[in-house]
Amino acid sequence: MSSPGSRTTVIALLADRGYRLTAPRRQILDVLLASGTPLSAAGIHRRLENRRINLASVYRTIWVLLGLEALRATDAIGGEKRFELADPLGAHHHHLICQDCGRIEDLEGCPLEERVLRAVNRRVRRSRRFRIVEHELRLIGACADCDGAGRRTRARRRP
Amino acid sequence: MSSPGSRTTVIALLADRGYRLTAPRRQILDVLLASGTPLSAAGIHRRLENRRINLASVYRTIWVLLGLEALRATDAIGGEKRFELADPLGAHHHHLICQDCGRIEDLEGCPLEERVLRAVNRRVRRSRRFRIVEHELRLIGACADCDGAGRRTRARRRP
DNA sequence: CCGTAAGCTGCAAAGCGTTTGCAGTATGAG
DNA sequence: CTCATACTGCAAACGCTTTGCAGCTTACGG
Ligand SMILES: [Mn+2]
Ligand SMILES: [Mn+2]
Ligand SMILES: [Zn+2]
Ligand SMILES: [Zn+2]
Repeated sequence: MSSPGSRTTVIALLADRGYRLTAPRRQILDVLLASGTPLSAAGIHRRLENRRINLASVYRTIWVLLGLEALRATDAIGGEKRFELADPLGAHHHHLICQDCGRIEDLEGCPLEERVLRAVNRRVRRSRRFRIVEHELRLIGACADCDGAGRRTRARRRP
Repeated sequence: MSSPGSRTTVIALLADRGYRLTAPRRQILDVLLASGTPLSAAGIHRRLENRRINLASVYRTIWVLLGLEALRATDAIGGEKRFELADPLGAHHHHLICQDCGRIEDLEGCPLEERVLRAVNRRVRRSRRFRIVEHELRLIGACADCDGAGRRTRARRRP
């Protein structure tokens, strides 16, 4: 297997583009592979084995991986930026985001069927002149832990 | 007419909650009413008649209007935060976002029909335990001006 | 293996958008 | 009109992200 999100593929991609495989990059990649949810730069940094790796290097690696299209940026709640390894090929998925705790879960696959997408495309194309390339769907609500009692665990951040 | 996004309604709402109707607030509201697209704090500030109004006041007013639910935050491309007056009642709409110039256009109404939303809800509820409260759909692509030649007018910002 | 060029890293400082403390000003109720 | 107090401009503080730099590493050819 060698989807864009696989360890070997990303490593090959780095070499291919003249990037070097350094310890920080390997560790950051491993953190991303191990995480089941998108992580912020600080989140990645916090999970690194070697705590001597600088936060600046995390940012630089994020930037490199985005350039390789091996990483995908997803806006969490409140504009917080998080990152996750890209899906294989032209695949994509969307997220369930908890309003209260900020937790992000994957929604496997895309619920927008061909039919819907085509309809939107037609509608848009007719009125405005706009070519849709991709889309992003965020389902916002309450996760299992936060539902039930309205015990808002994390105060909603300022805008 | 008195939808949440109407001038009189917002003004009434302010008084109702003990807020004062000040010159900065009135002008900021007018800028938002006049704009056909979501604006950033800086964007609002730039358009203000009275240039002596401080950017801090713009932020404070944004915060107040969000509290009144008269304003809605929409994440533009690259995590840039922008704001627009809320839709009437429980209505909502989504956006077409140009990858190249960052321009944001409204897509009237929501293309996710009942059928789709119910299906998603059922699917989510069965596997995970997650209650969907709202959703956000962003259609990303190229606007009329930027399509055709790939003459990328505004460099893609860092993540 | 080892030497070397250049890519990379840690560190510290700079940037930038956003928030906050404060002292003076303007609003709206009485 | 008067007065209590919400609000404003200003400047400093903040938190996240980026950048300059000097030294360290990696990949590669010999
Ligand atoms: Mn995901
Ligand atoms: Mn809109
Ligand atoms: Zn999709
Ligand atoms: Zn919708």
